Amino acid sequence: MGTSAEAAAETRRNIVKMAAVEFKARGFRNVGVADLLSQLGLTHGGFYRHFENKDQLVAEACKSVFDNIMTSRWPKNCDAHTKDAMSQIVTRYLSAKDRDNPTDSCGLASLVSDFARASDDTRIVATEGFRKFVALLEKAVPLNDAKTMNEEATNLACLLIGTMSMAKVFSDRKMSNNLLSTVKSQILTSYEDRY
Amino acid sequence: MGTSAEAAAETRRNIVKMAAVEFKARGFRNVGVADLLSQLGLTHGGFYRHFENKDQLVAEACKSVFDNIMTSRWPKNCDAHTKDAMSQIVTRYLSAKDRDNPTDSCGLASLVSDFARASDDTRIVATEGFRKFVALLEKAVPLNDAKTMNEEATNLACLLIGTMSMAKVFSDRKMSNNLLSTVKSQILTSYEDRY
DNA sequence: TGTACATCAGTGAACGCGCGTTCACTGATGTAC
DNA sequence: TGTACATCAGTGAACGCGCGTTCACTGATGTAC
Repeated sequence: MGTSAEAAAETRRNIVKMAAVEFKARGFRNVGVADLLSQLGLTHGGFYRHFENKDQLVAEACKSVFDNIMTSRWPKNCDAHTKDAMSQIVTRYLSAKDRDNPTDSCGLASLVSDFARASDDTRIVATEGFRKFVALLEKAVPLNDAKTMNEEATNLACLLIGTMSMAKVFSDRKMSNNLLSTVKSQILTSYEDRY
Repeated sequence: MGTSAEAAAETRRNIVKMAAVEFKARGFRNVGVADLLSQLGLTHGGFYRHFENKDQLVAEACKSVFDNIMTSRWPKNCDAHTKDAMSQIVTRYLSAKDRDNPTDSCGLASLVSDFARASDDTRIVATEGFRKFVALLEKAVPLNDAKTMNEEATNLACLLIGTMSMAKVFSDRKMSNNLLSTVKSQILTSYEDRY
């Protein structure tokens, strides 16, 4: 069944990509290696040509989720430190669409509790992901000294993650949507006169 | 091995109590029935005299976690809607001690991601737990019309849950403590002049 | 009060399934000559 | 340019383990007589 080097590399990328989505949707423990590979039309044995073990895939898949957080989430046509940027980010982050779509949904909000029990490697990846998220939010927060901006962004990051995590818990869709829009307007109101 | 009715009832209570702690510490999927029972000096077979299946225990253990949220978390010697109440609640909730102690730690913060994937019964329990937590916070928030107070408490609940969830992710203790105290002071500052 | 009996909490072996991992194998790729 | 060979991605059977659940059983409790 041999394959060229590029094809192999693409298989590897596909595994990571598929894993990222599935893990976000169902958690690390509920997604099996064989399960994942069969979704790509492959058998599970070949997995170990690409990864040492499942833990390594977990860490790598999460890394891939956070790697392009900056480019994929920062709003277009928008200056930093403006009300507009803040509004776009919060609206996007707390959208019902992203909540229901594991591909676009935030890795931290989908997997916080799993991260808390994951391997050291994965927890480091998650910590780095949080830092990146905070860095993103720092650009939306009102201009101020670096420490203040960092603290505000940190606070906002926790609020957004907590809200989206809870929104995924409610089985009642209406209640969940309500939570998202309540928090969203709370945030926007609190920043209203600060730009 | 027969046992009196009270002894049996106590066994049941012990299972629920132990389950609540273990679930919070390790998640639903990582705590086995046999594991749990053996920690109580029992064998796993008897479990099914008390519960239909593991899912039922999960739901019931979570319910027990949220049942006494009001009595166990509301600060003593404290009037409602005061800066003092707010400060005590936030300080308590975001304490490093509670973060590290699965017995006292918040069920929502420990298990959000698990709840999002749990059975309908368990998600309903979690939703109810969130409502109770919000109700608790409503008593700390500055006095205002009901809707505003509810929205503020909802916002605060998400922020607290998100912060504690993230604090459990960081393997670097110092960073985690830092997160807790940063958010805590952000909250207290934002409420400073509102009582 | 004492004895026979039903109840049922708890025991521990067994079953079945899912899953991570291993391994001997196949066959296409691409390199050495 | 053509041929022999090494490499290695992918296959699929197999292994071992954990875990939820079942079941025939034991024996203390407490009730009926």
